[in-house]
Amino acid sequence: MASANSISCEIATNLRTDILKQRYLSGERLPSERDLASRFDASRGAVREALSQLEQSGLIEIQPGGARVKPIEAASISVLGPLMALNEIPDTALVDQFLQAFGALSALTAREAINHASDEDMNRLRQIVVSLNKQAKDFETMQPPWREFLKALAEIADNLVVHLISNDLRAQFVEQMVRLGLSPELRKQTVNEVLSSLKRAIANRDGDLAHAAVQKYFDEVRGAVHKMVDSRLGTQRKLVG
Amino acid sequence: MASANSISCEIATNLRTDILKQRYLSGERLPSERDLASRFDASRGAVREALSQLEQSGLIEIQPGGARVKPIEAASISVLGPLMALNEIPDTALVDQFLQAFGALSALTAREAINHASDEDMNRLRQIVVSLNKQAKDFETMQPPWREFLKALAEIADNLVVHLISNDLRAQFVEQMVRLGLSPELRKQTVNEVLSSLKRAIANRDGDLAHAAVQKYFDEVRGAVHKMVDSRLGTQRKLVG
DNA sequence: CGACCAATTTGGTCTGACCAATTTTTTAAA
DNA sequence: TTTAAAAAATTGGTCAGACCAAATTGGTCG
Repeated sequence: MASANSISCEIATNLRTDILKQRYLSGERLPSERDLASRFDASRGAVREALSQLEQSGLIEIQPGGARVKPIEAASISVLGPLMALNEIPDTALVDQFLQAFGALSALTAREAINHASDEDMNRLRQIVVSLNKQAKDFETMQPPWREFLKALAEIADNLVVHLISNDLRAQFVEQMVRLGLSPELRKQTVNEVLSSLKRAIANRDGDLAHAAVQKYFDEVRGAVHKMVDSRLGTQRKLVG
Repeated sequence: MASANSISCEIATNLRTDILKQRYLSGERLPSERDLASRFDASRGAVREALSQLEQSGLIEIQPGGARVKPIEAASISVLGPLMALNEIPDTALVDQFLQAFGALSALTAREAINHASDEDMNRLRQIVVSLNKQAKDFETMQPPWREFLKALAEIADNLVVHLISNDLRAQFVEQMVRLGLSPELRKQTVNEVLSSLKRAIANRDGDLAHAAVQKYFDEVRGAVHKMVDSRLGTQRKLVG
């Protein structure tokens, strides 16, 4: 955004953090543009660009008379990333919610893709599933081909709405997930069940089965992430205590 | 955004339309800020604010040297509204995709809400379903209490991620739907089935059943919207031909 | 206490300027 | 003639100072 290292971007990041950390409460008025400009030692133009960004992400509302902070529930997806980046340890509940939403949309994509795929598409999917099967059944190893699988499904399903939502979710979360350095331990049994379901779904053009399989995979990831975070918090407590 | 009638907003709307109508192709360079300023008879500052908006919605990428148009698949949800507003008759496929995505998320919300609702919550839901049952079973009449129902579910489920996505979807689509003046004819039989399923789901705390019921309702709406648009196109053809 | 009016503040916009980075063009060398 | 280097023009990023209209504020009067 505007070079990512630009002053306006830095101001926006600062204010965004302040708002998300509730240093400015909902409904409260933000300092005036001139005020902010002098605080950040910047020009009014830079401040205006920053405020414009915050407004578009639904965090504030600019009106003649002053800019007001809006409740976070009124914001847009673009605040999720900054929200997760707030704490060193990302909010477990938020990660879970993300996986739930992303899982539901991916499952939907899978059903529609399988139901409308051409024979050519089916072959492509079959191959990816085969390569998934050949690999070790741990999260990290599976991740690349699994992403390719989801990408293929998305291309086949060709649902722009879901695609754009997924874009935003990915943009907001992926880097946070990476920051977590997560390696949730999936149960091989479950993964195998998912893969064989997918195989059958492709063979029989069973969209509903594909839907269920993808859903099951995401639920497994959710569970594994939970366990992982729990154990991590456990060690942290030990270290602290 | 920035007063909605501000010059910068107008410039952004103009450019956005041009990009979405592919008057600027993906990868192409936009005219320089100074150039745009003179074209729109505005100051560079106003143009910069407009470009900043477009960049945040993922339509363009600003770099020293020039701003480039990005492919629409890389954009964010905020382009869906303008995209639908492009043609007089909204794109049927897009409406369908929206209903699919929104339906999936609503169904997810329903399941989580029912699974985690307190007794108090349950009572509230029960009441809304009762009021839904009392009403005529056509789309428009049902709409207000149905929305209240979805809102209640969202509050109970308390999933910020889904909430924010739904925000964006609503913001992008509702006015377009209204513009359509839609009154899809739902089949009473199906609506009754949905409502009785919801009643049972609440009574038995059956999240999966609630999920299925909500899904079914949205599917019914999708089908009805399709029929409606088809018939409308039919009459249009008659009028034209 | 509440209604009204002036002074101040605030956002929206414009002009014109400077810098650094990237283009593009020109020039010089191979 | 082709290629590589250097100079010029263009472009985004930023700043300062100014003006207007709308909103806020504070004081005054009923």
